Amino acid sequence: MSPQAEPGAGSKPKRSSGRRPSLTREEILAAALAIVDEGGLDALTMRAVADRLGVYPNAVHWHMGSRSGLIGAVSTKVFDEIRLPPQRDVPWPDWIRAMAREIRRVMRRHHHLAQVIGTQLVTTTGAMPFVERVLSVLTDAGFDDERLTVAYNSVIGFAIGWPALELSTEPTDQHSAWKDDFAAELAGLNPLLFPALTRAMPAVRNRAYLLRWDSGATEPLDTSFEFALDILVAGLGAQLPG
Amino acid sequence: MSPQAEPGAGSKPKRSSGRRPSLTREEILAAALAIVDEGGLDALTMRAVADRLGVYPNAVHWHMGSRSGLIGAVSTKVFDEIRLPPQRDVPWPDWIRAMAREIRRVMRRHHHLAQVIGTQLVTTTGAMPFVERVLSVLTDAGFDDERLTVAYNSVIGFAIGWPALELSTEPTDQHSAWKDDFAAELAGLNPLLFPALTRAMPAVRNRAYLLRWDSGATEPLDTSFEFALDILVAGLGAQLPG
DNA sequence: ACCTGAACACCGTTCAAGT
DNA sequence: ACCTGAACACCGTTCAAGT
Repeated sequence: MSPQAEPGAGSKPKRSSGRRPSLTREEILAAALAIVDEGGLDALTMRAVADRLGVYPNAVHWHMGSRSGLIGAVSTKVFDEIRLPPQRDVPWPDWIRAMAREIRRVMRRHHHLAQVIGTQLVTTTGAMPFVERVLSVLTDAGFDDERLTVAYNSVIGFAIGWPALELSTEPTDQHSAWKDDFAAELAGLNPLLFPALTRAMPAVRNRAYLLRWDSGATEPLDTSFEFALDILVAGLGAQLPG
Repeated sequence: MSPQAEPGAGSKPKRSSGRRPSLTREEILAAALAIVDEGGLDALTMRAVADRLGVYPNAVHWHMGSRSGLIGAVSTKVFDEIRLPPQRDVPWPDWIRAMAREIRRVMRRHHHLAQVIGTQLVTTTGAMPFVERVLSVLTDAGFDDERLTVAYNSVIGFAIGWPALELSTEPTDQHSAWKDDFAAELAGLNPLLFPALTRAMPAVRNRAYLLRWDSGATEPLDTSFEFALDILVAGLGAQLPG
């Protein structure tokens, strides 16, 4: 059950045959992405990347500078997978919806990186085509210079922040007993102290924030996301003059 | 400049005088909270907590089970600080606003824990009074059983997810040159390729998601948050019958 | 410039032993 | 039950040395 299943991991790097071509940054990021998708962020160690590439740890260190630098760099790869819908002749509410769904889709594909994207400053010009499109759509919708920034932040804050919370990771260790424990605690709440919660319990248990024990990675909150998206678009429209 | 400034850190635990009273879970969590507030999540090690309390690392381990268990436990302490506004005779939009501002306030107070709350499953019955109030307010507002869950998730998803993204932490290492580098990259973007972004640049540089290099912990996005809050309340109201 | 090979300081966790 | 004292396996990073 341990993440590192490879026999002989940690041993000396073994080249399969002859000289490998010079190590490249893209090669490192691809290996890192594979590791984090498989084993989570904790599994992404410099040594794991080095092992996978058949080099010494310092080879990775030389290219990436540090582990946190590696994590930051690999998190930007998620933005490369964003495929935005065409903008021409599409009403802005439809475009905003499609954009938010696409963000959520790529974050779900790399849900272990969602916590990095959601809580660590990501600075990459690779996201600029995406940013340009969002600003363009909001400008065309009628948000002028002052309100453009706040509208943009409202939209992006939702589009990234909401799925990041949805895709919260489960605790790494534990003996899986905590799930049953928490479920039992919820079932044992005093109905007199928590009347609204008790009434809603069948609908919310394991399906609502602060009341669930499974991650959105395995138990998606689809209808809630769509509802929140409706709220965003309707509320945004209400801010437009006219 | 190193986080551990204490001389003799890592040395044998030194009791100041006589026998300390038996170590308690609350005592450990208080020490852990102080450490993470001062030095960030990376500084929160079992040994740092042990050093601060004058015990051996295994004493902490015995009480908390694991480091990730410690992190999860200390993150729930943030919910203890939530002081919700009274509910009687307050229109639901006002209450939702006050609640969201309060969540953001306590997350800001412990902004290094925002990344835990925003991206790790937090299961604590200590948050149930808070949950009860939110469900109660939304029920009174007119959201029935089916729509109550999705409305609740929409609201909480915003109230926690948005500040979590705002409070994104800066990379730990680096030589602070990356800030200037990123600023220069933004300034050097081709205006023909990014017309909307170029036009908006004076307003958005370091003030908008994906375009900033300072965390919301030091550069708050106050007006954007209030704007997003307006959107949430207006959009939520539009979902009510009548 | 790019990487090997080895070392250092640190950390989470485990273990036997004490009380 | 609660903690000491020491050990183990692992990790990020550094360093000298090679090419």
